[in-house]
Amino acid sequence: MTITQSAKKHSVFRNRIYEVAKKIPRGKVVTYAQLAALAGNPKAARAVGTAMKENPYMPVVPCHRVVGSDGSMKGYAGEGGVRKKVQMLHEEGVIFNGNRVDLTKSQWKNNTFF
DNA sequence: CATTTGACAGGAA
DNA sequence: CTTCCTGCCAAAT
Repeated sequence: MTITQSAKKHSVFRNRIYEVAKKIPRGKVVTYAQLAALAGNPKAARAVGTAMKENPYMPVVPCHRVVGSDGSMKGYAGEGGVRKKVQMLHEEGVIFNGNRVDLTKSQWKNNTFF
């Protein structure tokens, strides 16, 4: 098993992170901190990064829609790395400002969340 | 239980 | 704008 505990049982936090990540709409992005906050831990941005890297739900969880607080790419464990990540986002209609995502226009505003 | 590590964030120089 | 440093968290060893 390459993944932490294999795609079976996950910690509550991680599970939430994946659940929220799955809801990210196409063409929009969220920051690690934002995702962490939605998951219940506003300070666990770092942990979110780890969770994304391990991402056991590759096809289900759009981990490429998670960017840095400034809209910059921090990494992508998938094929093609960050390069591919940028391309995918661009394909989805995410607005880029140079090498970073224009959060002003492409950051996901999550209102209906519980 | 103690340490180390990493796809983070924010502030200071 | 780039670099460095500090704080925070979960997971792995």
